Amino acid sequence: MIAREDEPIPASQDSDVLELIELFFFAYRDFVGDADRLLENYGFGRAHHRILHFVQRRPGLSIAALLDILQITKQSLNRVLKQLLDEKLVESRAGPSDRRQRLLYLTHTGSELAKELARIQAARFERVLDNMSWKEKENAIEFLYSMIDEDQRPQVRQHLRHAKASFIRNNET
Amino acid sequence: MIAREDEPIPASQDSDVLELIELFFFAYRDFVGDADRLLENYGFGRAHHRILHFVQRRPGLSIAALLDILQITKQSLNRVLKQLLDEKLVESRAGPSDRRQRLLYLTHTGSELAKELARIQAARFERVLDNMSWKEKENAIEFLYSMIDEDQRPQVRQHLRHAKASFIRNNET
DNA sequence: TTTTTACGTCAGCTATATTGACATAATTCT
DNA sequence: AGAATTATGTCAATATAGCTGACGTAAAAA
Repeated sequence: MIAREDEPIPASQDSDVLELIELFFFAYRDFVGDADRLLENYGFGRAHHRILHFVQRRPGLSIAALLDILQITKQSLNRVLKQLLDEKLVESRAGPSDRRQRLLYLTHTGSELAKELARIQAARFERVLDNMSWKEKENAIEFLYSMIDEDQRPQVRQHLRHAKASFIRNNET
Repeated sequence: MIAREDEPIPASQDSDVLELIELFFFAYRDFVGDADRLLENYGFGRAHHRILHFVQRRPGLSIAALLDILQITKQSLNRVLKQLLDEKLVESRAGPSDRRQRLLYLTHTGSELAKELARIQAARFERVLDNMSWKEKENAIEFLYSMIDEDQRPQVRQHLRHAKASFIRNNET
């Protein structure tokens, strides 16, 4: 192949961007690998992990809100959620104002597993963040944030607000 | 719950680290979503994408090397690879020195699809990188790099070296 | 010549997701 | 009060992507 000066290499084939695409792929592969190995011991999969994680983050989450976060169908959710309910890691209570709603909460057992999973994934980030300045941490958050679809950001922002509120409620003095 | 001053919140439950875990999840979800939508038009899935991507990056990749990158079993690979061979997006040639090896190459059609997929994923990164200084870009690469398992980094490094070499070979003046 | 390596393939299984249809109870609208 | 909508649950069928185990073949290495 002969290079032509008038036809610069498009960015989509730029070596550095391709490298980033791959690094992102490998990083995610290893990131979820941690949890996958742990979940195997309990006979659960990634789908269970996601439920445990988001219910831990926002106790009292409704089915609709969870579906919105996970972006899967209710049938997909239900198969996995049912297992977690049966094995008493999650419990659902009717909403106090709207009794059609099922609000999800983790049991003690569920919470312990969620914490264990959070611990192992947090450890990876901590290891990474330890070598970073405050400014670099800000940049990393900003980088990941801007990787998210623009039209999804409001929902992500809202989720994080809710999660933060739950967090403060459960840790206030 | 009553906060106890002698029991600080462990980092695994630190609000900021949990936020990073979630941002990483959402970012990856949207990142692969781009390609997923495109692949649907062709009746392919993520597994096909990965093969197309890595063979595009390193033409002449052997089955063993590809398995090493993807970290799946040869049976899993074969089902998908066979489709790509049948539909003539990939072709395999016996290795010149070791004729047991099957070296993989993309056909013109395969290469066009691989480029289209790279374009859409690169676009996301470009949009993100456009607002970043050179230093911030370096940091982003470093951040993703350190998210990868330490024992996997040599292999990733090696892959990137190989890919870069292929890239230069195909773009040299 | 024997053994090992690189790869292909068959069969059966699991996990995660999908669409479509239908059911039920609770809330809201008219 | 009755009708429509909403939140959720459930059944059935299907697709994709992975797995293990077993067996086969051709080529290379010992």
